[in-house]
Amino acid sequence: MATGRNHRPATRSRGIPEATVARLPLYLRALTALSERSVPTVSSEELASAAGVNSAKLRKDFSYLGSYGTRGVGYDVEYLVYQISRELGLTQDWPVVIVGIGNLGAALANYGGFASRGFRVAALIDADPSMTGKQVAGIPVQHVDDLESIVHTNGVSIGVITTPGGAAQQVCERLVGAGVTSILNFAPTVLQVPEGVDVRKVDLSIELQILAFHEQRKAAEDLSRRDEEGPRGVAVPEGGRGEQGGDGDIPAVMPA
Amino acid sequence: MATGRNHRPATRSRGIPEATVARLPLYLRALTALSERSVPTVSSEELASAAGVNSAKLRKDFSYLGSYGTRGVGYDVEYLVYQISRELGLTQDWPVVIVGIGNLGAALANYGGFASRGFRVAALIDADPSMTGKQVAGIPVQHVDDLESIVHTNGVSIGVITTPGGAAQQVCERLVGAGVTSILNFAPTVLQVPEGVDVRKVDLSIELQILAFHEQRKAAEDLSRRDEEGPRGVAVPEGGRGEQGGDGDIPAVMPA
DNA sequence: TAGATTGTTAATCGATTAACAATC
DNA sequence: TAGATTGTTAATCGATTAACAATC
Repeated sequence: MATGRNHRPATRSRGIPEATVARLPLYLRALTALSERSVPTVSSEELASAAGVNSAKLRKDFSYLGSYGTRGVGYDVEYLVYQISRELGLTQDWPVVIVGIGNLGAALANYGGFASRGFRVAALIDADPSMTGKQVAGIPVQHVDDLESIVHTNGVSIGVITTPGGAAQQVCERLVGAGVTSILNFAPTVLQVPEGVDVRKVDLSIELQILAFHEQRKAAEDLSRRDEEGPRGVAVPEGGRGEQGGDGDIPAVMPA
Repeated sequence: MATGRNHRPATRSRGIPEATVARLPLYLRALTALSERSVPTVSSEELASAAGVNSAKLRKDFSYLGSYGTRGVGYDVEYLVYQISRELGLTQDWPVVIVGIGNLGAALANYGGFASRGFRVAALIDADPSMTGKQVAGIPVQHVDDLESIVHTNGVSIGVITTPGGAAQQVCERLVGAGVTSILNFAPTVLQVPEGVDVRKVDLSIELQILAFHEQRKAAEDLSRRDEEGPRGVAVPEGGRGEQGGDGDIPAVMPA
């Protein structure tokens, strides 16, 4: 679990399982696409297919939010978009700061998917004085010396760390000290945070290592299948589509 | 689950639970740090703390690999590094291609954490002719027209997609057609792939939305606590450290 | 009414964890 | 031998899923 609060069951938040919370953004994205195509209603089967999950799981997930569907008909797309957005807290404005404006920090600053979901890049922060004042994605880079005042001035509660690993813990402590209570960590470091601070880690290298494990397994299986079935024992794709994205317990990974 | 193969229980690979596989890279990173400090042995308690997990979980995870520890002593760091690397398939060379050399693709190309773990950026591919021939991270960008030959020539089995969402499915199909069987997808699209192809998705926007959900919940709790306990009901950090990274079922997120 | 689809139940499955016997 | 720590058991917990009654 990524939450640091232990005074309540860590896996439930207002009765909604953590696994369900992690899927709500997937549903929201699929619903947004339907909304843009002016589709008025959608069944659990259709929406589940678009989101890449099982329809029973989707209905169970929605049941935690309330009874927003109509039997025999399906779900009203606009209404569901609103309800999920509200549940996720996306109907309010979330100013975020990005600390560490290297390649990755710049990529995130340029990412267009923030604004539409209530996130606003309030400031970019870097330790390199020669970066100060430069514009990235139209936003001026500020020096890390001013971190605390930037957080206070903008009412920031979410911080994104894209520094090298060695600087991450110190940056984290300054962010937390200034009042940030949620951190998205791209640095290859396990951050130590006080109770009440949530950390999520994204780590590309870990994702690749998990892929390598399965890739290796496939090679081993193909070899053993050849042994079992004789030469030319090649697996035939059957057109199935596996679920994607969040494997139950996937730590994401990241840059050094 | 991110695996697309259904002919075996999706959650087990050679008897190792998916949740365990997802944690092996975390252990490996912590062990590598110990190795660099020339620490000869480590206990499950120490290593678990460094990796940010429960020590019982760590011992259970290692038990799937074999009995590599010594009771009363702990684990030999170097030996464990080797065993986990081997299990993950990191003792072999994995050429990868990155398709879509925008901000994010460039950030990944520059990422230093690949080579040390057996991954090698074999080629960078982009659809923009004006990018062709330019060097990014010392690697020349090649045109997407040559995708198939690039994959064949380099024996690539892992592809990274950092294109806009609209191009991702097509790129995916070309990669798969050329023989790629593992895909790390940063595009905001649920990819349809044939059986036997693994897809993992990293999506920054989803991670932020999950943080926003918890952030909103904290605000709501603080309000209700103030109601229950009267004014000044402020939570006191107790110095606990929650586990980070892979929440059981976390889809990772990404750029548009 | 007949057909469709939700919301929920209950069974199953996998993951987590404390506890402790085994053993270095 | 005494102390330390692993490897494993068993209990618990949470997540998934098929099935179907409820109901539009």
